[in-house]
Amino acid sequence: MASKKGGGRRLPFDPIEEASRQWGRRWGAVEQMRAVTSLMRAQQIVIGELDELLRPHGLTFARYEALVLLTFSRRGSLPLGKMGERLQVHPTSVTSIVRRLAAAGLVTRVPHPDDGRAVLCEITPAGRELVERATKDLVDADFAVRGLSEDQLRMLWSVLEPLRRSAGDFS
Amino acid sequence: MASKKGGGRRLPFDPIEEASRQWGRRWGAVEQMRAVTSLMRAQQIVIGELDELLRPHGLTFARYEALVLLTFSRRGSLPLGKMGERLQVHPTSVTSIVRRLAAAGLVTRVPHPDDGRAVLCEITPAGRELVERATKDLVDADFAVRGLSEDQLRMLWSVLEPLRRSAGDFS
DNA sequence: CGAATCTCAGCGCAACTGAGATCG
DNA sequence: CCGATCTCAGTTACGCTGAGATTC
Repeated sequence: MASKKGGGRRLPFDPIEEASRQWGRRWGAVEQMRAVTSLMRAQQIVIGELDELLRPHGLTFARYEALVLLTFSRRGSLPLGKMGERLQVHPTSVTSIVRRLAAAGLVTRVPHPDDGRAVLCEITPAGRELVERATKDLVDADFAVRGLSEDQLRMLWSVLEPLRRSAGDFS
Repeated sequence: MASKKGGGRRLPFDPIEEASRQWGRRWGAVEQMRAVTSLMRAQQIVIGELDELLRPHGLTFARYEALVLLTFSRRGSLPLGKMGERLQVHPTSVTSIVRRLAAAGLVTRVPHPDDGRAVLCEITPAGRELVERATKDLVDADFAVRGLSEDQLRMLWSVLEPLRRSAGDFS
């Protein structure tokens, strides 16, 4: 694995520990700073490995998430606006993601039957097959968090849940 | 606050909870998927708020981190390579970050006295003043994780530490 | 010579703004 | 007419690859 993402070189100490030591001498909110810096770096590591796993399938994690969302819908299709809500991405980003997925033959764009303004994004059989193959790779790799126990994973989620809630993602 | 980052609209349910419910019906590694998706979204929220806090100072979080690193060095200067190691960013990204900081008069680029290949990045008095002002804003905002207790912050760090270690950040 | 350090050009991706078309 | 939905053009930014210059 190793995932060459980021700096590359392996340090003999934890750079975040070192920084928080120095930080505490001058400023406050040490725990906040350390947690946030860890969050940044961990996300960078995980998304790097996920994108690496998905690259052979021609997907990024953002596009993979969009495909999965479609497989969860009843008809295999959703209006672009709904996709943006669920995925928490900007409307123009949805357009971009769907355009790339359509170019790869994984989705098709069809006009909304009841609302002439809206566009439905519908997953194709090829899209469904690709989701299955890609998901198998991700599950086999434990979503790039292989080292963590189920307790730790639940802890991670439970700590971040109120953060997401208070940021206005949901009520 | 609220930080309009991402989708914008507030959903009446947690989209990650909903996704993990559907996920469990078809695939495995539910806890991993839920934790990773939470990690992604939380990082997006936090960095959005941090960048918003730093924008009035003309900084991004990446550039702010570089400035802080320089204030932690003995002489207020470091070779670009060392900065890349500590910040865990790509060499060309260091060049880019330093170029922008230099354009704002916050650092200067000086040749390394002992190694003709290397370039030192040295923080200026203006850079030091800006770090103090920006840090005050971040500390006052609890680094965008106001809702979390010290216990939760330590828990977050301690869960992510082995992840960073096994990814090769440090030994 | 190989290895290290840095820079530059270029690509891909993503987020955003502002403008506009279309439709309810 | 207002508002919702989506698209397009353009800007900014970041991370990476590949190539090259310079120096140890």
